[in-house]
Amino acid sequence: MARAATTSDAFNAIAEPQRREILVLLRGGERPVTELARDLGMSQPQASKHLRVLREVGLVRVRGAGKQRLYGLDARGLRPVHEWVGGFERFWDETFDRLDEYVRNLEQARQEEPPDGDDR
Amino acid sequence: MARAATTSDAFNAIAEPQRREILVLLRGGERPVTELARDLGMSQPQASKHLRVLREVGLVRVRGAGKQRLYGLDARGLRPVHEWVGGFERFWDETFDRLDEYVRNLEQARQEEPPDGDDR
DNA sequence: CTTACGCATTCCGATATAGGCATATGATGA
DNA sequence: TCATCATATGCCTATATCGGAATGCGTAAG
Repeated sequence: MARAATTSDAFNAIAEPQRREILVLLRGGERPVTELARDLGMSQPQASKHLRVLREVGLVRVRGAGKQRLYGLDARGLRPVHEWVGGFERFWDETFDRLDEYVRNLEQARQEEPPDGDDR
Repeated sequence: MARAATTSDAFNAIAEPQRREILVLLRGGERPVTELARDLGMSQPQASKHLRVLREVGLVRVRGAGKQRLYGLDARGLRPVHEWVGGFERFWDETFDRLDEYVRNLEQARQEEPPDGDDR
């Protein structure tokens, strides 16, 4: 097979640094493509392509305003991401204490019984 | 140029569904590679490769235990992700009200002054 | 030392980008 | 209708995976 499609969900959409920058800019309000491209130092076609990905996963919305197309943030798609990552919150600080403890117990168990009793 | 490297940061690491599954499994404690591969229905080499990526971005840690290598979660790298996404929290519900309001103001402004004063 | 087991790595092929460039499309205005 | 501005798309190249299959390597056991 091949590589997985990155265009399919919010996780992949925000994996791209430039797309993250676009989203951050859009927090300040709607913006036309050219302005986004200029502010982020990328070409207009690139901006359009990134915006297309963001639109396909539902993170931005477009609105025609005369000749321009104003892109606006739709952050609802970020909520599942936030929740998924949040599921690890209690491990951020705890992880290493638990690991150390685990290791310590294991070492101790090995010292007590002669080199034989292997777990599993 | 080419595609951005996915191996470089946590955002890219968790963009892969299988890697997310690995992380979820590891919340339950340390696990050897073969067990992860079996539980997730993937080949052992694939599991090793995903684990390598996760290790390179610092989301998992390895520990040799006899013939086995136990992988454990190190969720600290997820914290920046959580914080970045959290920066959009106040837009999750607000976005569309603001948009509607914005549009309404714009329409109104256009009706008041004759077709001329265009912003920007 | 040889075998067996667990895991990592390498080689390979297919594919999906990211980016640049040129161009098509759409809407606006003369 | 034609020219112009703002965007979107198509084409092309280089690259970076993801996945599979085979193999290398380290540790433990006979």
